[in-house]
Amino acid sequence: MKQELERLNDEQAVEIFKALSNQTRVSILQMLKDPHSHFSPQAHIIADEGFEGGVCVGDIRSKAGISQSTTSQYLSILLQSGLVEIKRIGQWTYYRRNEETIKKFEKYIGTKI
Amino acid sequence: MKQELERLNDEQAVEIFKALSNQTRVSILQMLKDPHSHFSPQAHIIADEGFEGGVCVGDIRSKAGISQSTTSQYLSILLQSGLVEIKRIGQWTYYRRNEETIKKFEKYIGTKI
DNA sequence: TATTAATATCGGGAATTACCGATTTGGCAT
DNA sequence: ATGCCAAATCGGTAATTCCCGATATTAATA
Repeated sequence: MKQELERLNDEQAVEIFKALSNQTRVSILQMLKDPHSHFSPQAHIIADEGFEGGVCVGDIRSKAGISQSTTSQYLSILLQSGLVEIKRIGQWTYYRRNEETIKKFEKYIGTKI
Repeated sequence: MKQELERLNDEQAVEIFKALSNQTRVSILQMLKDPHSHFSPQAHIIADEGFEGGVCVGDIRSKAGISQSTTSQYLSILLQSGLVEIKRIGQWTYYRRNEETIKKFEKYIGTKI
């Protein structure tokens, strides 16, 4: 869900809380904070293409230690909540944090919670 | 869960995310932010006894529009996560926000997420 | 075209959550 | 003690989430 508005509404915030109510998904978001320190040097991390910091699903999967299908589903949940964004390049799908949403979420916590 | 440490760990944070992954529970926490503006003047809000801002279960229930048992369970979930604290006086049980935990949660979002 | 590799989607069993009404517990007043 | 009231706990059904293996899809490559 692309966030267009200035602030998150309660509904969007609850979606984010749901996305983060699972330790593995929180870990994934944390890994993506600094891909180079969390993934092996040969991991498929994008540095150009206008999608810096994007990591492909397979690398996330092996680091998270869950099945391929679960990885895909978890990333989809994070995507729906707006916490991450996606870019497909060739046969790879890269995910990275959506810092804009995360910033709005932070502001929501500070003002609405 | 009383928070004694300086910072929340991931496990505690996930408990809080779970507690907030329900619109009604988020609403309850929001109501408790300013009880006097959210509850009727005759509502049972504590101003002394060293528990300012505490609201009794029945008043929370009628504002939230859920059953008595659900109200009790939801408050218990919020209590377990540390987001609220409790005080029993006579036959009433008062709940209020635990601002210390909420502050730690805010800090967690800003640094760990 | 056939094969492989990456990811998404499907189908499902087990576990958890949502939410209720009924019952129990504990304090307070008669 | 008896009854009353606030709140917690119990027991249960329906919905949702967890997490997997199997299958489908799509892109690259031989």
